[in-house]
Amino acid sequence: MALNEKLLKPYDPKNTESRIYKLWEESGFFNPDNLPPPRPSDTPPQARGERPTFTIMMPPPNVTGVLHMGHALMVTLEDIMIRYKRMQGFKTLWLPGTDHAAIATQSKVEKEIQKKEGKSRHDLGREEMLKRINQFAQESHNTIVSQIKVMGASCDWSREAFTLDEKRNLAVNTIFKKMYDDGLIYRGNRIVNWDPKGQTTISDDEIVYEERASKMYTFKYSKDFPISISTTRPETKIGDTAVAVHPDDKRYQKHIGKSYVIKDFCGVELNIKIVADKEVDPLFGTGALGVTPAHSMTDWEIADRHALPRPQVINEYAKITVGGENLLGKKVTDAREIIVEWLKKENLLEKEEDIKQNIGTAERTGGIIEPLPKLQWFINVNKHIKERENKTLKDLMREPFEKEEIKIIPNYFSKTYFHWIENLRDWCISRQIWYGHRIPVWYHEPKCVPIPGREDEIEKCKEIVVGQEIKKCPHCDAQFMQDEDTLDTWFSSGLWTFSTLGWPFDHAQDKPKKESDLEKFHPTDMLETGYEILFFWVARMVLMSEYALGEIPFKLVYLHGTVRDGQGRKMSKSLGNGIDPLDIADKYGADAGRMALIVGTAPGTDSKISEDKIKGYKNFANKIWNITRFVLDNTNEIREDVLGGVSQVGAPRGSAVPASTDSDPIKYLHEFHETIKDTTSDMENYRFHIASEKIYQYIWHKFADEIIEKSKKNGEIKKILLPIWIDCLKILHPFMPFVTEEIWSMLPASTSTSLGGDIKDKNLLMIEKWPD
RNA sequence: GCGCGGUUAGCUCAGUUGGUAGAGCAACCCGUUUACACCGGGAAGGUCGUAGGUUCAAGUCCUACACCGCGCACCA
Repeated sequence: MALNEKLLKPYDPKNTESRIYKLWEESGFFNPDNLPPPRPSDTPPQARGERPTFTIMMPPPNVTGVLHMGHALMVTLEDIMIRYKRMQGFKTLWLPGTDHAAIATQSKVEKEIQKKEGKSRHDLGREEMLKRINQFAQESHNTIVSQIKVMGASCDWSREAFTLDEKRNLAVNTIFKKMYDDGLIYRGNRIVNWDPKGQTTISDDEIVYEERASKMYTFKYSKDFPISISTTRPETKIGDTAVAVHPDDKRYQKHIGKSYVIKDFCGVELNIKIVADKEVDPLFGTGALGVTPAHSMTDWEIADRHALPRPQVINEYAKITVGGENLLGKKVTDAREIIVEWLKKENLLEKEEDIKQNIGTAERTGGIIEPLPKLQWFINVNKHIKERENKTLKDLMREPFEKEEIKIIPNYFSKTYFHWIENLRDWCISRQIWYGHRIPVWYHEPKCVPIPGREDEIEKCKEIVVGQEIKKCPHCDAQFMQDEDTLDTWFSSGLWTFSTLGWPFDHAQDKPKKESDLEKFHPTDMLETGYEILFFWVARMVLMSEYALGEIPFKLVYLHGTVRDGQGRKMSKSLGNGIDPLDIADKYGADAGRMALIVGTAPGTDSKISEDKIKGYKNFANKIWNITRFVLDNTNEIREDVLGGVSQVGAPRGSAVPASTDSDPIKYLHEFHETIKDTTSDMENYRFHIASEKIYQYIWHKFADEIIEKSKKNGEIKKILLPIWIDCLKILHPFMPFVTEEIWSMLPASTSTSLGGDIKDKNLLMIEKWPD
């Protein structure tokens, strides 16, 4: 038989990978519904004659541009798991999608428009702006999908979802209404994290703290005020309504309860009450805290406890809203200087010291967070839910991990998780941006306009309607207006494991739950994602799934680390050290990139990747190529004996193998059997970094360097080359799917069927049985 | 301040339940022999951060400390 001519040249991933991916897509096997019925030899337990399912929801990448190496790692890890399970006979669903990433996407497009056209979103208007963002999102989406395909992802494109499409919007509105009806979602005037740059609120988790040099000023409000206070933000002091001291602080006992009027604090009149509060650290500064209820989280809470007034003195543009000409309308940074100057002039400033301070900035825009009181929508995480045995949302997030219904790899992250829940406050879910799920709440126009003859009905008018669109009041002539705001992007991401599976059901069609994807594939088996979104996303999926379905969203959380460059730096645009997965695939092949990302990358730990490492695995792909050439060249005469059918090739191994080590072939088969067992065990325990390295070691340094070399002088060893090699390709396939599939197509058993015929009859390696 | 992780060969990192320390890259010597120079053979290289402890046995378990990184809180 003539050797496949391709094998005579070095392996060329560039001209192979796209062709192979097309072959896979056309086979339909990415879709679990198209997988063949279970094989009698399959290891997992059979359910109703069907393959058991194995499901992963792909963490939807943000449609903010292109994928980076972190995404490549994610895709690779998940594809490895899915391919492994599929080969084991599971009905594997890997559902892909993208995330609209509200703030991130909008601010990106805003920046671009500002740069190119010098226009703001307000210049364009809501409709036009949304049109532009959607267009950008669509382009990003297309890029991302092609990148995922290049990596070799065997995900089910027929079920692809977007966090902002119609179905997901229905899910969002449905759950919003449910939570509102249960009293878990409320609208309240509370202090929030305001991003003056992005002109929106953000959640606690979206704040990034940066250490900066700052100054701490110690002073008195006026000459006759009895207590000195310290602050890094003198400009907020015009909003002070109290000075808080520790209840046990002897220095200030005599002042507690008294009130002072300061006629002129830089042109503003202050009414200061001295209150006692345990929050105050008597050892910090002067031990007295100037309370600015409207512009500090802790002060807001102190004001709660002492019923203090909360005047707002800073607006959404981080400008001062009170005072005379000297202050009114000034930026906070300028106002700070003005007040410090005034303090100096008045001889009130006692101390000025340089300190380092953590300053809160907005994750997406970099704007300095300004705490402000605002009317916003919140999710109450501490309210007891009747339908859930009086548990709170915090409980629902915590319990599955405590009971180990959900496991985390690596396990030490569960401590971080619990710690986060302990400190969790109500989640602010409304955002003052346009791109996202608009809050499904409609407000009645302020005044009722009676319909002649039906004046009595006005009593029935509702102030707000939640969850379903309403334009006109049925009882009077007033209209309903939808809330202008949109929802935090993580609200819709939180529904991801089930909004992608047809939830909520279309009751109109009377679709029984039993036939639904939700019943088949939920809870999902594994969530694979980066540790940096443990709180943002993992916690919120648990919250939403437990609340909406009363079940866990996934059984296992596998956390990967950050992919860094060769020197351990984070990859970023400003450093120019980013590696584009597409370039890697182009230069070295996606298989090589995958191996380089996986080998030595333990779960939860950051990894470093360099072109050298990737190059090494390109060489490995070529090695595999050449091994195939040698094996095929040297097994012509015995092919007929061994290849009764590819699936039976493994027969000589296992229990049938005599426990003798006298002859080399038997010893080698034994060793190989052990390697397979080891690999399987590593896969079962999610030790992909070890499995991949072991397979690499075995193939190169055992099979090629030793067994092949010996076979050159020993005809008996030649007989085992092909059987071992066939199973090597199988266990390597999840890691290097392209080159193994390509070689598979050249093996004699499948060459015979690959000439013509229905593609579905072809025996693709991707659905071959994992050896045992 | 509280918590988490790391510290292993020149570099980058693995090391599963304690049982003779591993890989890749780099460096050194040799080599073109039934595939592959994107190769093969060989040798070299570590008191596993420090100090104690448990154990027949510790890179692995316990305690303390040091340095690096991260998270959370404080940030008046």
